[in-house]
Amino acid sequence: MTVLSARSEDYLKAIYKLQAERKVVRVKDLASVLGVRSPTVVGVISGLKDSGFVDQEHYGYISLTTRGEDLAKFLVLNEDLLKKFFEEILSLTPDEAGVNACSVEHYITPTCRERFVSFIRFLEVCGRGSPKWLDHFRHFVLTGEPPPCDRCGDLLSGEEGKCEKH
Amino acid sequence: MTVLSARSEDYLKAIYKLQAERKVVRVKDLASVLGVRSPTVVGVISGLKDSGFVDQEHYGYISLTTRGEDLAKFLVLNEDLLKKFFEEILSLTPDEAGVNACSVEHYITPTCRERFVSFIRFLEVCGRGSPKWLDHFRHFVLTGEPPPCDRCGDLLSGEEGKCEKH
DNA sequence: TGTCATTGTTAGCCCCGCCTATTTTTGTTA
DNA sequence: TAACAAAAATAGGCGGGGCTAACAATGACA
Repeated sequence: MTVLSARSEDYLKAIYKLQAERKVVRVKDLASVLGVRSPTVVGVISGLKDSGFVDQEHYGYISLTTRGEDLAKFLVLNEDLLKKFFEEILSLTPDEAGVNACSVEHYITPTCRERFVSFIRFLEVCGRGSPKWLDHFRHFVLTGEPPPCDRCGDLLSGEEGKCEKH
Repeated sequence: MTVLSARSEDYLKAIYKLQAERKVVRVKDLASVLGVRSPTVVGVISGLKDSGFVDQEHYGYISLTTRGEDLAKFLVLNEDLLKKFFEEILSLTPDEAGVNACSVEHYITPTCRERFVSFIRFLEVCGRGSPKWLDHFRHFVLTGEPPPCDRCGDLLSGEEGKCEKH
């Protein structure tokens, strides 16, 4: 079981995404989205071909093998998941959430990943969209102040959701 | 403003931590905690000396410059923060939380970091320790089931904290 | 069908972070 | 104080992932 570098995983993800939106993937496209020059792409792709993640004929288009696609799917799934967390929980902009997700994705352990999954699912299953605490948290992020009491509007200082009086 | 590689940051953090617990830091110590050989340490340290983060006399002990200490402090703070999140929110073991924090720390953007800070502070300020939703989430992680209703113990399926009846 | 722009490849270089083998320095101790 | 063990430094090599410059293949079009 070949273990890829973070950078190689980026290439795999990029191929996967390009393939989804553009049908064919060229060296030039990859270079452009990854912010590198063509020869760099050729070098990395050559390694990915050797380890069986990528197919390409000489001077031809780039595509993922079954193996490559399975891995890419998994990686992109994780990335999307993290992006969702950064965007919906931490209220980052879509762009910044994406940047963070893309780089962080490589480095979390499987259990950690599972916990992020659980966190998101918890919100969906048990919070019905946007639970109160999450609204409170967003308020806190924006203003730096504790959220107002549900009943009277005073700032919270007692238990969760409650002010001094309630 | 020199930008350090993730790996160099690891070296800086390691020096900082060793210095805190052991007073003097030797090449050998760093090699041991970072899992590399001495010449590797010598090489990286040499770079950190050039960029003014580290002091060391020939064949002598390693120490941080003021600049190096400031940066290391910042990095370790971020790492601890993330560790706290992984441990207390996602319920990872201390070890696994540490591993994830150490690697993820390098890659999040400043705003993202601030949001993690906010998240932790939110819990402290507004949740008074362990808010209900966090207990519910922990339950969800362990069992995969929605948490029980506060009032009757039925599984939740309505609003947050409420079952069908309540 | 021949020409030429576009694109992919090769060659050859660099830096980083790792290694082993070897040498130098240090400090302890007989 | 001379010898020796331990630790640090140097020399030199390797792979990954960048780069530029030069070259080869492709395909579109006159």
